[in-house]
Amino acid sequence: MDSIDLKGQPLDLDLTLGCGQAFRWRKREDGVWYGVVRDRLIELQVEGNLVYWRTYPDGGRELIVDYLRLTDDVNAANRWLSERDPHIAQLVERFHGMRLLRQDPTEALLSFVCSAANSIPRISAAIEVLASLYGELVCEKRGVCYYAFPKPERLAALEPGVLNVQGSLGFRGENLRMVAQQIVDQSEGWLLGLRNVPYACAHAELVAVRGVGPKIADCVCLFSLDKDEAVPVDTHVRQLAHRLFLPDLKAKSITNAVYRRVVDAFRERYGELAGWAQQYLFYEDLLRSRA
DNA sequence: GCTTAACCTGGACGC
DNA sequence: GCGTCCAGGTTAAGC
Repeated sequence: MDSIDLKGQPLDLDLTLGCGQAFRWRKREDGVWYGVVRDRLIELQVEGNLVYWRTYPDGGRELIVDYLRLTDDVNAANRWLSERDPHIAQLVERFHGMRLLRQDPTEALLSFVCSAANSIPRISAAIEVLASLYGELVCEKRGVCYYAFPKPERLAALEPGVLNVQGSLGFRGENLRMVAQQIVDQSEGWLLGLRNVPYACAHAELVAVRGVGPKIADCVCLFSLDKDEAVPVDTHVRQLAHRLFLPDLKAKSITNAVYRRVVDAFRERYGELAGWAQQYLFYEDLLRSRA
């Protein structure tokens, strides 16, 4: 395997790839993480201050640097957050090396459409089914075929209702086809172009897509568009915000008003890095709920 | 402007 | 075994 020097920046693959921001990563018994990113199968392992990598087809070094955001100064972000909140400082220590990813925005959008009222294992399973049915073959290794995430053109061209039964997507299947069609209808490079506009503009464009609400839009902003201030508010985040910041937040459902209150609370405390804070707190809550 | 039911499915849980 | 609840939401109708 080739290696990349992390130059003193932390990276923990278990935390980064297993914290629920991406759905296509698995860990082998030998400790190597593998998953399909865009048009390559990637294998990763961290030892000391080096990240060892291999891609199929080869030549994916730049893809890995970009996907893992290896040029970011994570130490500076963690210091800034830790100075603002002692609880976050504890989580930065506890989850040392958890990073945000820079995923492909089209894949992120379509993946999170599958996440509505769903559980992480079922989302992952559904996406693998979709990739094997409609994605292009990336490589074959030890008799196992690996497929890219399906292109929106392919999903949009399917008959209505087909996706509902595949991967047990249920009502999310028709949403997926509908969102894929709207991506196709936009000008080429539209989603990727949202990296170059302010967060508020990107979020507004995303929620204008039918089938995309504020939560999915924030997931896409945070996990694929470099909008580190985005705060996806799901049931976990609502509960932890109630526990930590908003004791009077009694609502059990996430209405628009509740969503805004939670986002404002995060933004007020953690500013431009509210999304990083959200990810630390979300993961803590995820472990708590699994315990 | 806010709340609520409906939308699929399967695992967890209580009885 | 069966019923109920809930899971990384969104939409449209009703108030």
